[in-house]
Amino acid sequence: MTSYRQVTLLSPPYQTLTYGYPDFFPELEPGSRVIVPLGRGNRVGIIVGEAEHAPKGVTVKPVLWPMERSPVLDDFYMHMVRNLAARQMEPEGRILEILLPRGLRTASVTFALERDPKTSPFPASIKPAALAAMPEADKRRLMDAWNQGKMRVRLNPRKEAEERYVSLAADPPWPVRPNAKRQLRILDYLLDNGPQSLFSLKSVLGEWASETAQRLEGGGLVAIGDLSADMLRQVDEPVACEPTASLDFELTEEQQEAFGALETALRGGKPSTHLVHGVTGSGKTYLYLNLIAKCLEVGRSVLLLAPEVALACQLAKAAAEAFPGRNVKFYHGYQSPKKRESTFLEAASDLEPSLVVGTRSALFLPVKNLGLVILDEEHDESYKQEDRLAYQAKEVAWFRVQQTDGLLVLGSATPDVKTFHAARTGVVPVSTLSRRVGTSVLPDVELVDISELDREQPFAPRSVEQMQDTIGRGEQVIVMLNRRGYAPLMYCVDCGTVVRCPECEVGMTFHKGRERVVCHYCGLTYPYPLLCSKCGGGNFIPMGEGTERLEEKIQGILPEGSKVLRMDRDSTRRQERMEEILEAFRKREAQVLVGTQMLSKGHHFPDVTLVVVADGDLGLNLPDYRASERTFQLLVQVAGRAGRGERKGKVIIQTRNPKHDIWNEILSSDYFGFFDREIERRRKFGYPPFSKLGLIRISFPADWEGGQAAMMELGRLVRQQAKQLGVMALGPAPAPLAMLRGRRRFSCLLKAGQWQGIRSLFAFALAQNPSPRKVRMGLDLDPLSML
DNA sequence: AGCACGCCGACT
DNA sequence: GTCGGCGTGCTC
Repeated sequence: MTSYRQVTLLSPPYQTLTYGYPDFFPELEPGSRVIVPLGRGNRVGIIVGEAEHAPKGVTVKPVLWPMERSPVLDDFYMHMVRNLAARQMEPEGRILEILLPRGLRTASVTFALERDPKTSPFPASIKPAALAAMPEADKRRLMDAWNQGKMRVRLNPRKEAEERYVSLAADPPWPVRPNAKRQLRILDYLLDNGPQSLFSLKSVLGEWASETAQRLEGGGLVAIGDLSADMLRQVDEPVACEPTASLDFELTEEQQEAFGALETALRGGKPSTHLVHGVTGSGKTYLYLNLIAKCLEVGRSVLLLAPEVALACQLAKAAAEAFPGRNVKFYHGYQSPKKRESTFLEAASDLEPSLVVGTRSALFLPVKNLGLVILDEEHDESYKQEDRLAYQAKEVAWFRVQQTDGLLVLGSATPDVKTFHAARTGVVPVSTLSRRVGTSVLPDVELVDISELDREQPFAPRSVEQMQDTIGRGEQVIVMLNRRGYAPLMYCVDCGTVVRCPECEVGMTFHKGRERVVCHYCGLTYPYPLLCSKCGGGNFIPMGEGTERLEEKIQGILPEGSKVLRMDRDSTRRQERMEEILEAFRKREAQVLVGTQMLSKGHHFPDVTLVVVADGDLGLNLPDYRASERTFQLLVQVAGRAGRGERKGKVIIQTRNPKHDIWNEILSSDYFGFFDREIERRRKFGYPPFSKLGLIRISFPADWEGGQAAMMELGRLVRQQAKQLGVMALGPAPAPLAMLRGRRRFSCLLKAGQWQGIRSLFAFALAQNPSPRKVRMGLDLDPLSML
């Protein structure tokens, strides 16, 4: 053993430990994965550097075996990891665990050896444990095989089996015995969370899950298989979707101007950010593709990102058509681990520049020589990840292009107020595309007052009339309501109470088609009909409106023989259902499509000339400084769905609050007017971008008696410390969802001039935690919602 | 994450 | 009296 290496472990305890490095091992650069012994077992770690000496007081063990011949991560990547780790106050190994696909960080692998069975003393497959037990002479011989590429890393068959995906094969209600609780749990879980790997089903629901899943497979209710099988092809491979793109069209004058500015920035040799502010239909995609071509030409890689899978899929398709013959990589978080692993490794080893299209997680692919990152629909909140590793894709993208002197392009019709403020103040250059390409024009928007309307009546007479007219002309209608299910509240006629989730204390939504009531926060469900938990009665009336009920009511309004389709998370849980619904609507098998905000993005229906927003106020009254920004963005986006063909479109927004300032700007799609008013309001109240906001989320088990007192004391200490740091701290106050999954939730709102103040206050709070086992604390920087 | 050590309930 | 539950602690 001639030297030592520092190895960062990709699983607990996540430390960077010193290992010996045998002299017969190949020279491996930092960023390479290795198997190392730890305790009694083995781990995967990343070599991060050399060490001069063994640390005192421990006997170092040698690295067991390399897992690749050249590093999968480069210096830039490791720099990003260190930066994320510092920001999240988490160990680097933990960050790496999150960023690497599962198969690349598990030590339960087998080495497949290519050898002549007659002469070789070695078996065809060798487990790490066998390697560890081998005399050095044997290891030296095997290392020769490794160096010649005759030894490959394989995932263990058992692990591989766990990575198979379970997906629903039938729509609810399912024909299972009502007391088959385990079967129902799996079915419900799949309905709520989409296809899941056996591995995650087992870890969430318990070891019994795989057995029960197999029973369900036998009954034909679920399908178990590889994601590359046709049941989920949409998730792995971009499917055929509009629009088609080629680079043969001429750029319009506006596009030409924008393209010129972007190309100059791309060649500038300095990192820069550029905003493309373009109305829907102004040809942003086309502009992106031209820019991508330029970037690839100079031999640099490109990441093209969309906020969600369906949009990324369209972009991937467009890119594949624009660059025939080039390997366009498609990557997102819902792909099979196998697919993700291979894309990850490909990106690391690509010799030519990579072109990757995907969602925010594609930002963490180890692409080399990154020249251009494009975030389409940059205002979208999906660019911020909240769970596991909290990050804002915009910040990570900027970090990456800064490292490589690349260009970051942010595109939107309704930019984030913070981004546009940066543009207005000259920090970020902006290109504007104000005209739609081709003949289509922006639709007329009309506000309809429903404040006088009977609550059980979903539409004003004016809206009904317009819908009937449109259908009468043989055109199509989209109705949007941002509330899924049948009715958000179930009211007991006998005692006047409402069905509530015992874990979250919020009203449970009735889903008629599923014959269940569902908690939309934690996913808990009960069969319906049920008995009132208070009085034992069984008479409930549904209150309020969800998409499912709206679908029913619209059916009653329309002329005989009209058909209504519904698209929301419930009706599209099975991926192929979504395709079917969209396809059926496109083929004009129905006149009306009802749905949630899923409908607002991307889809292109030439025959839709009317969009009705059933409740334009939803979201406007949330306790959030961004409520009006969000409403503006959503409604302008929805309006963009109308009149994308030859005929002019019309949008009706129903509101109980027609005097609100925001309507003027929405009616005229006046982003500038909206922005000017919004930025003034934020300046006045000291909201971002004029300050930094953070939210400390605190929770503890609801049944812990001392919890309240312990937390109030913690709050007192935090407020005291806040004064010292010059941070404004409010709370702890009960979170708007005061109880979730059996835990009481509180939050402290922090406001400061710089992020640093907020971070150090959180570090202080962590250190003061009276009982880390019970009290969980998390820091949300620039929270999307105060909930 | 694994895996051992260690302290309390239901069994041959 | 043991077998075995999983709380706590450690791993170069």
